Amino acid sequence: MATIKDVAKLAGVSVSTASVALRGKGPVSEATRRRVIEAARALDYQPNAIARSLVTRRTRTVGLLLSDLTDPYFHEIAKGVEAVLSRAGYALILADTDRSPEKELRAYEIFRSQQVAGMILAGSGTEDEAHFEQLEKRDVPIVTLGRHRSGLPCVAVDNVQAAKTAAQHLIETGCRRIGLIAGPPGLLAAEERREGYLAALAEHGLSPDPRWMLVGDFTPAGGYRAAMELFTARGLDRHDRPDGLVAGNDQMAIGALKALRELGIRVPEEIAVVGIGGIPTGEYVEPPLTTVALPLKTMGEAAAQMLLCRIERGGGSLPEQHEEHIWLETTLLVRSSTRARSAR
Amino acid sequence: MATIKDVAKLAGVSVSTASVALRGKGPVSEATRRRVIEAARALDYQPNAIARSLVTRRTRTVGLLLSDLTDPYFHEIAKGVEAVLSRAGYALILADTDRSPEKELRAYEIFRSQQVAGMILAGSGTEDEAHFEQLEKRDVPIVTLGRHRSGLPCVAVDNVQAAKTAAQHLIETGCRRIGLIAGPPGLLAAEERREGYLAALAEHGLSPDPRWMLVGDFTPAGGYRAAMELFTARGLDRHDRPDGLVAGNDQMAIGALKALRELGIRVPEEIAVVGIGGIPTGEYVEPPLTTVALPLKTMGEAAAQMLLCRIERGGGSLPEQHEEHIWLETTLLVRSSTRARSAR
DNA sequence: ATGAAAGCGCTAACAT
DNA sequence: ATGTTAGCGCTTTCAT
Repeated sequence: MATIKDVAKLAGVSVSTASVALRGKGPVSEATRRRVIEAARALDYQPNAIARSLVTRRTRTVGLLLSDLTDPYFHEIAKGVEAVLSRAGYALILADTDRSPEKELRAYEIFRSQQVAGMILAGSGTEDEAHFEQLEKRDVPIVTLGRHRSGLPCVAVDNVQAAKTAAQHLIETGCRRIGLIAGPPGLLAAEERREGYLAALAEHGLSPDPRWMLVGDFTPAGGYRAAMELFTARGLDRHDRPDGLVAGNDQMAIGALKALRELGIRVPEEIAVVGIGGIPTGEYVEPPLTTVALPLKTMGEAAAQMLLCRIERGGGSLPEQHEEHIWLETTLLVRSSTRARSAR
Repeated sequence: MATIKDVAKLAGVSVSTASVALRGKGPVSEATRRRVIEAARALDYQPNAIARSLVTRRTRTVGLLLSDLTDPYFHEIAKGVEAVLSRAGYALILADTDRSPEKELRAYEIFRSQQVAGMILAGSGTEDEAHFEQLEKRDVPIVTLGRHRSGLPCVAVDNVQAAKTAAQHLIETGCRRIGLIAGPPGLLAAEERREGYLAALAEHGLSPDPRWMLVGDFTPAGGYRAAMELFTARGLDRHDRPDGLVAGNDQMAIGALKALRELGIRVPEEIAVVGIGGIPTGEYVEPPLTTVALPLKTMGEAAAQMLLCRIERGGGSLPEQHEEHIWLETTLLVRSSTRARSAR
């Protein structure tokens, strides 16, 4: 690999002149600038970001921490993050915690040692965000996605409202006995969505039967198991059964749909199902899934953008100028897993 | 951030002694070693990988280049890569090319300037792999996933065989008029799968009707459009229609399944459908998708492992010791989108 | 066993 | 406008 020294030598200038010329900042005669650029091209010179970072004390890398690379929730988010970052010339260091504290710690250490300019924390993570908040204090800006309780800057959606919208849609289309497959306890999004579900029911004077409330793990398999249990293991007779079901996320809704098909329970006629998330797959299952769509790509872009702002503003651990929380809107996507409005 | 200097001072030793003690290599008295470690912990010291890399001239980062972060094909692959890399203490720099040459070039430059220790190239990329092969020559090991024509070390599956297996399965379960939704022309995997499809038919003395051969873009929407065209725009009467369909990947198969449902064409009774890929979603569509599953996670792990080998062997641009190509097996996963064997 | 000194590739004062 | 010098945080000879 050619170094700036090689470039300088070939161009017949000093290293510092080469440095200045290459970056276009500072005073250089047009002639030498040209010579240096030319030399750089001839040598296929690529600046060594490592060396540069060491002296400038800032890198152009950001760490993205997420809890499961195979969870569709993260795919568009990651895509959005990557797009914004790479356009800005930043490198994205990705770490998957697999929801394991050890892996999270390892990721944290890698990020630190790599001197990331900032980090994006997506998904649950450990309850214990202590290390991260500490980092924030040391001038490593952090933006979280969905962890709005953490005291860290955050891009999020109103999960309570999202679940409320889901349940309301069910109510408006005629459901009265509405069940829930909640996400894993302890996960903020799951708790909030449960809350929204309860609130919507309460607002309409509907009381949720505890037998209709299940817990899944945000995976399709979890949704499948929950729905199976709901309809086979809970001793519900024909009129005790729910006629509507809110799933804590699309993944579980999709699993539930499969269980219902296997049980010969018609959707939406016998039970309407609504998910939360808006992942692309929802369109391709049977019936196509009605869902409260989260602006996933936008969430990723916004988080990256916000982080970039904070990084480039510099030393921004106490910024008042910009909002610390961005709330994005969700949208109800009505497909066929719920009844048409007119069927009310 | 504490530096090694701070640690040395606190421990009352020289920087070089601290360095040696911290890494456990070289001669240090047990007593000072302990003192240094203690000081490091007290200061929450984390070695600066940037500085270290500058002097050792090697980083512990590897670049992963893929063509679309939202394509399920990559999810388990990326997960496998990440797992192996992070376990080995490497940072993963991710870049999404979006199948755009400019973005690919940008990624290439970022990887280079970050001095990645190696790279994994997954997915199509530009035809022009020139830059990358050049890098390889400069001692930046590269492993490709599925680009086995490139002359670069590679982890791959036999796509010809995979498609052959798919078509054979259809034939064995009684299909005789077998169509194909091929992937994008120019994409190696797509071409090879087409080839396998043709070979299987030929071996059984079946001649493919050109009207049954469509092209999609590896997305569900593409598969949907292709299936719609096959059954509505090609003027096929009842007995001209295919009774079996090979899709170039699971994504397109899933899209096709949706189209068939909308058209009221029963699967597998009227037409059996088989995909290639084995993505998790296949299990949750209706009917569950029969597919030739690729060992995606293993592919990612193997590629990362192979890269690590080459990195740590050092200067390995001409290695004979290890295989340059790893071929992984595919497995037919029979679900309900094809007829049961007994129905032959 | 420990420390002093040099230097990785680059940028940033500071001369000239 | 250009060059000289110093130094980022660390590892690595080489003395001691």
